[in-house]
Amino acid sequence: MDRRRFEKLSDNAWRVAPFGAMRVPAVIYASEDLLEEMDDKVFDQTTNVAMLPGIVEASYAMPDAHWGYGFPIGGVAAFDPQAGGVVSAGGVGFDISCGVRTHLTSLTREEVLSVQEELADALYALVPVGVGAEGEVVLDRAAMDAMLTGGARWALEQGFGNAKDLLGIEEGGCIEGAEPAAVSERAKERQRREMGTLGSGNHYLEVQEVKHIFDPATAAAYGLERGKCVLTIHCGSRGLGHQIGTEFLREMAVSAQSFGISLPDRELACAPINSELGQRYLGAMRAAINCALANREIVGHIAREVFARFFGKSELPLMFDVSHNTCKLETHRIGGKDRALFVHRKGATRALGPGSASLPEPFRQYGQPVLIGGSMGAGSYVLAGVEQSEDRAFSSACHGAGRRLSRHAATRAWSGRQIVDELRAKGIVVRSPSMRGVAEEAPGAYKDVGAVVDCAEAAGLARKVAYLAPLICIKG
DNA sequence: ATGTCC
Repeated sequence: MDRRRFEKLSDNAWRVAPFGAMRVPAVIYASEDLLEEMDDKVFDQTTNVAMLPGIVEASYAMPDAHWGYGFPIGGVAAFDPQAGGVVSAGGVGFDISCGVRTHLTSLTREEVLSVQEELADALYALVPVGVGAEGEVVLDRAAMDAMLTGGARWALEQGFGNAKDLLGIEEGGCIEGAEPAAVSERAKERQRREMGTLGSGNHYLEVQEVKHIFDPATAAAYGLERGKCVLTIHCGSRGLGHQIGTEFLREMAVSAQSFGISLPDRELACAPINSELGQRYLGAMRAAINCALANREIVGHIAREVFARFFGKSELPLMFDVSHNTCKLETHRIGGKDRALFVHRKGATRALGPGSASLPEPFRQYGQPVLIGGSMGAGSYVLAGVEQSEDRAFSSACHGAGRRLSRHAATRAWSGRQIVDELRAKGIVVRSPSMRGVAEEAPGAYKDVGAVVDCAEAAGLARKVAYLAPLICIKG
C-alpha cells in the first residue's frame, strides 16, 4: 500500500480520516515496511468496516493484517448496541474461535531430539489431521448440546484434560450465552465426528523449543524456561463453525436492507446486536466458541497421552489457550465512561494488560499471554498484554505472521516435498497428509513473524516474552 | 478456514 494514503501517527501507526460513509477513522498498526507490503485490499476493507452502524472509536488493523472475507484478517472493531451497533458473521470469520494453546513440558531439546522422528510419527498417528478428519469421539444429540454449552468444561467431564486447565483457558474454558438451539442441524451433523481433530489450512500441532527469552520475569511467571520444550496446538471449531459462518453470512446479507443497513460490501453482512437475528448469531457463535475450546482440550489430551508413552507420566500443564476469531461482549473505557461493547477480533488476539480480573492469579500482574503462531520454519512468539494496549485497539494484538502470498501463488512457487526436505535439513520434522497444504503454508508464503511482533511491541499492543523454535510440526 | 461447489 502507498503510505501517502495515510496520516502518520507514529512509526507504527497510520490513520485514515473518515471519508465518504465512514463513521470513524481507520487505524492500521504497522511499520512503514509492513504497511508498504500490505495489499491495497486491507485499506479498502478496514475503511469499509468503519462505515458500519454503531462502530466505536475506529476500525483497526493489526501488523499482520491481510485480505479476508469482508473484514480484513487482523481486523478489530467494536460496536455499541445502544448506538445501533451490529454484529457481523464476516467480522468473526468462518473458523469461529480458531485459536492457540501452549502446554509446558519439562523436556529438554535433547530429550525430544532423541525420539524426534518416532514422536512425530506417534503424534501424526493419533491426532486426526487434515480436511474432513474424524476422531474417536462421536456425539449424539444430547452430547452435542452439552458440548456446545459446556466447552472445555464438558471435555473435562468426559475425561479429557486436567481440571487445572480451565484456569488457563479464556473464559475459564466455557463462554456464557451459548445457544445450541441457534445452531442448525446441519452444522451439528458436520461436527458429530470431528471433536479432537486438527483440521487443515494453517492449523498445526508443534513441539517447540523455548529458544530465547526477552522478558525473564514474565517468562518465569508463565512457566517458560529457555532450553525446555513446549507443545502448541492451533485449531478451531472445524465444520461446525464453518457451517454457522456460512449460514449466518447468507441470512445477514439477505436481511441487511430490512434493518436499513446499507453495506459498502456484501461480504460485510451484519445485523443489529439488538435484533432477533443478531442475538441468534451471537448464541450460535458462542456455541462455536465452546466447540473450539472443547476441541483444543481434547487434542491436548491426545497429545498428553502420546507424550506419556515416550516420557512417562507428565502433566504437560496448560500455559494458556486463547482464541483469535471471536466477537465478545467486553467493557471498555471510552472517553472516561465504561461502555459495554461487542468487540470483533478476526485474526487478532485479545491482549489484556496487567491486573485484569479475568486473568489467572499466577500471571495476573504480568498481563495476558498472547500466543503468536509463526509459519512452519519461522517459529512462534509468546507476548504479554500491556496496559497501553487498551488505548490502542481495545486490548488486542496480532495473531501470526500474516500471509505474504496467496495459497495459489505459494503452490506455484514451491512443492510440499521440497519444503519438507528443506525443513528437515534445518532440524524440523514435518508430518502432513497434504503436500499441497505444506506448499500453501511454506515459510516463504508468510511475512517475517519477527518483524510483525517487533512492530506489535513498538506499537504498544503487547510486549515480547519468548521465542519458540519448532522441532516437530504436525500440519493439517 | 472448509465434507476446498448443495
